[in-house]
Amino acid sequence: MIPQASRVRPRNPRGRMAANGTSRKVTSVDVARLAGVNQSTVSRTFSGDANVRPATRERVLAAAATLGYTPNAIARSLITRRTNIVGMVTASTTSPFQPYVLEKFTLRLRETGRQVLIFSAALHQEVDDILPTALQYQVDALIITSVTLSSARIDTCVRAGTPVILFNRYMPGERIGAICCDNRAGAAQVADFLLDAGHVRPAYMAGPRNSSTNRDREMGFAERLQARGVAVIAEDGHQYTYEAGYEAARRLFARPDPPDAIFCASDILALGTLDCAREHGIAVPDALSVVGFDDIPMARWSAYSLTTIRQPVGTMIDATIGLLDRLDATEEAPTVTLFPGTLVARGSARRPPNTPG
Amino acid sequence: MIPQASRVRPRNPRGRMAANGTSRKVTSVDVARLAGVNQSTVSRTFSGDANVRPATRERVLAAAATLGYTPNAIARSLITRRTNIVGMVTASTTSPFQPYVLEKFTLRLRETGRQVLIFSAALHQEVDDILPTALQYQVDALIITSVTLSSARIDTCVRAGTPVILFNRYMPGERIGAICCDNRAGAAQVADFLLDAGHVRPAYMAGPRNSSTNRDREMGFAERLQARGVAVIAEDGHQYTYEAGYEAARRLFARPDPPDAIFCASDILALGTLDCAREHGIAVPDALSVVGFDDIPMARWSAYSLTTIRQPVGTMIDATIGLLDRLDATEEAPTVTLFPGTLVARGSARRPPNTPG
DNA sequence: CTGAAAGCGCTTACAG
DNA sequence: CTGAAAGCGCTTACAG
Repeated sequence: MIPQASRVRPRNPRGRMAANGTSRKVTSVDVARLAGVNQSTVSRTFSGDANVRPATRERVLAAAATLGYTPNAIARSLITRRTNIVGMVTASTTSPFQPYVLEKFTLRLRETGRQVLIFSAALHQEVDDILPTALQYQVDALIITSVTLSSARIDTCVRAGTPVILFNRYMPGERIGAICCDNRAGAAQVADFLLDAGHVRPAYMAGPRNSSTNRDREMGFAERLQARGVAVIAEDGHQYTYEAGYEAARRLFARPDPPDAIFCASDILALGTLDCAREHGIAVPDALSVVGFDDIPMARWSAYSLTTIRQPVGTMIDATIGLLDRLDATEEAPTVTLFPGTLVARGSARRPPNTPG
Repeated sequence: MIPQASRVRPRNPRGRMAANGTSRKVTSVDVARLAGVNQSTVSRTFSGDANVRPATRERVLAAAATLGYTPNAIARSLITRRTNIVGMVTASTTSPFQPYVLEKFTLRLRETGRQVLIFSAALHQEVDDILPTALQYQVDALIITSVTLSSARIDTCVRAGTPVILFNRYMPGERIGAICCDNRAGAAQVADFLLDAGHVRPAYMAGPRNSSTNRDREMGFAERLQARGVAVIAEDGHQYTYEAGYEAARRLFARPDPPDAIFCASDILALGTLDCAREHGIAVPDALSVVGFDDIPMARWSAYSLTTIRQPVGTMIDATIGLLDRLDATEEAPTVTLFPGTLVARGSARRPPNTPG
């Protein structure tokens, strides 16, 4: 049912040396013997238990150093029922935003003593295999970023007792914790920025239709435009990739009524759009303004100088870790927290009069 | 000595329901009881042991489904002495090549039933903490990519019985397996390409001085130039970042004798170089040819259209997995395998006469 | 084909 | 402060 590797290494012989010449792993029993204490004292020493006399502690540590002992985190996990491993489920990283977030996460998580088991979802079908595997490995929690899971699937986790936190995503109506940028408010900000700068034919270049990120950005943008009496030109990018942005821009430029501003659902789409504009000889920002969302590192590259909404990634990650910390403590209801993005005005979009910078 | 989280969740009560309302994890004993078999039969069913009568197997599977049972991979690992977890140590991903490789790795590794525990090295000092942690988690092997470890540190792993494989890196003289692109041959290819196209003042923009990647690329380039009687202009980029490339290019352009071609130690440096050239109004490739190394996704973006050496990443990853597979089987000496790169001629460099494409 | 039992390397009440 | 012992959830000889 659940697939697994069937190769199993033959049990090690009892002796100090295995047949193949590699030494058997040193255990706390070995250390105890050398230090002349009980195995439980070795355990206490390494688990930071205060109930060890300093002198004993030194003796144990010395013996451990001599033997090259490392505690077995797997064995510890079995009994503490806590692996200190967090599973991160990420989409295939077509967009550079993913690896950027992933790296910051692993760093911060390690600072808090947690390890990261990574599950990248190759294509959509693969997500099905991921959850069972993550559960098998007894991750303390699952952070799901940029992947949309069915509620049924999330239910499986919850029933298995594995907390799930959505990052950069949320599921309205579900009782599942989420940390997200306020995509709607950010998009509204872009609408105001563009309109204030005098644009009259703004377009929205969509990302994947089924992503909440795209949905909220589109909604925030369109609503604000509508409130100010301006219609939106919509064009599908379909995916968050450079190529998709390039192609969607080409279609927009081919219209009889091309836009004078394009708000792209994500930075990577905007980069493709800017390159397409460059190839078509469309002057940016004089003839066309382009705005993205995320503020990936490339946004500031001089070939692009992309005006965009910066997601407060560091803050969002800290909030996620805060959620993780509170997981064992309380039994509080899962919360959805939205963090505001900041508009970073660079060179790819005309600025409203009186804009600083 | 080795730092660890000291919070420990209180042991679960024995009953079906824990005090906090979450159900105790279902174990093979629960399944056995419901199916009316011995616990070992449940184990055999899930470990793919053929020694289970089909009818029994069905009964076990049905009971497991009813209970929502998932085997505990941690418990299994303890006894099989094999976690099916591979540790990946990567550098801080300033260069987009890292995440690109990492993603391909996790996908392929999962296809072979392995999970990836990721360790990104924040800054250089952090590497020291990584290895002990990886060893504690009993990873089956450690893949080290784009990080240089001291031999002493690698020795620690080997003594602990954890195989280490270097990826995109190798340590001459050490008995440690490595999979690497033939950086030297690739760089020589670039030298020929540039000289054949008529360049007379080629420069080499270096990456980090201590990386084997940089060393080999520089050597391969310089040696071939020298063999053909051409001197090389050297400039340090120091790191594999866009900004470093931009700054190094600025210094090259400011020389009284600026180069007519720049071979950058990596693509990301080349992108910074191209943007700097653009800002300085230097026509590419007419006044300046720029060549990179890696072939990251951005290399084909139309703003750059970077000529570069493509590393056969897929092949290299497959080879790494082959190494992993052979780890338990034989006790063969670690091998260093070099894979040839391919020159991909795009628009950023003038082509020699008679070049196809 | 199946069961009973030992054991993987730890943690943690429970005594003292 | 320390030891003896039980037990985490599995796998795997060993019998039958």
